[in-house]
Amino acid sequence: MTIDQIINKIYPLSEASRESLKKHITEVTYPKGHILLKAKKIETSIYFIKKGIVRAFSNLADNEVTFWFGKEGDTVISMKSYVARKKGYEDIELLENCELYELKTQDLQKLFNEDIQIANWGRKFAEQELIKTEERLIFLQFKNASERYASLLKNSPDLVKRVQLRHISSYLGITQVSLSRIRAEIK
Amino acid sequence: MTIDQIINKIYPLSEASRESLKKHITEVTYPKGHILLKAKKIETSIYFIKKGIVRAFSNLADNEVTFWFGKEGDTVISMKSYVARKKGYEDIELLENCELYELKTQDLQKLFNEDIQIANWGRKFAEQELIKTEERLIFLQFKNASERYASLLKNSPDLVKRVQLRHISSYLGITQVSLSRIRAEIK
DNA sequence: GTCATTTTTTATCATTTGTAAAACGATTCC
DNA sequence: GGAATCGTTTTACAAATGATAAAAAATGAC
Repeated sequence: MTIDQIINKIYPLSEASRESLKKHITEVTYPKGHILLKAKKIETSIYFIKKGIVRAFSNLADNEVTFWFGKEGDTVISMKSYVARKKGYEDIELLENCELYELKTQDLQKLFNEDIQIANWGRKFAEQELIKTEERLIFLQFKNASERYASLLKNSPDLVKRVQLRHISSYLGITQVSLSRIRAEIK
Repeated sequence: MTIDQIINKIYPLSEASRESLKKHITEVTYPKGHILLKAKKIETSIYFIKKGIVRAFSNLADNEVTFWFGKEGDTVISMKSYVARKKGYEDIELLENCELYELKTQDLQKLFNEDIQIANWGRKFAEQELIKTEERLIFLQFKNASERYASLLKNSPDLVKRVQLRHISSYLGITQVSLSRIRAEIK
């Protein structure tokens, strides 16, 4: 996915505004297994995924819980760092070799105060992430484990193929054993 | 809570920008039990709560699920209507007689394109709601029912007092029977 | 290909949570 | 005051999920 596609998918910008945004974006690659963002740090960059798949997880008590997946076109961000300049709760791990677009939070913040189009682009970004998070919250609260898995399978079949099932089960809020049972039933 | 306090809590505006925002805000009151926003409609207003408490719920299958509470200083909004101009998933019911500040979405959208401060105010609003939703999502996924109740009791003791327990249990993602069991254990 | 390691599935039992119905308490209505 | 209604708790039982261990399958290194 090109950076122009990613930018315009969030909110179409004029050529001028898009260029001034792109001026601050660089391309980087990291190997599978790399930890892109760390829970214990206040992160200063956000990333857009050109190619690859990543997960966000927290270390709770003894076991880690995956609560988000990102793939091509998605934005990798520590919301806590970005919004409140506080340490986030998530580590971001690359589950494949990844090609990413990097943008410094500080540069973006500056643009928010200079360019009304980019300010509205930032608004739209937050709004869209909010909708996604809200939908997932409602799903987690309303549906049981089988329904959640069935829905994931329907809406993101590639995810289930590309990602280890232990991460999927964690994402669904159940144990790996439970997920296995559910998968066995469906067959 | 005054409207100036509510506006500035989200993101401090200059007097000029705040005034142009306030020009579009009116005060309304509705009685307990009133349905402020409807799931089946594309809503055209958002509200700020001056006084009172409200809940958002969805009718799923046969039983309704409460997934959000709002009180003094909170914003009542159908995110789907606001962001995507689509029908939301929630009804909003007033749990007490309420005093509200009303703002037409259309007026706000217009201001977003005219005033960079207000555009950034809208961005900050979405970002803050996003953080809240993300925290709740993580809580729902990471913590068990007792921990979630304990946390609610700690962080919003007034809520537990002001709201019926059947709504609280629904909000926690458990049955009323389970909540009763949890409450019995704590004593 | 073979071996070692990791991941997933299966089986068993314990625990948690849900369902349904009854009991209790508080409030409202006549 | 008494009957009816609503909200909450309790009880008994059923279903779902978790914990643990072990087997099977898949993956990766050499």
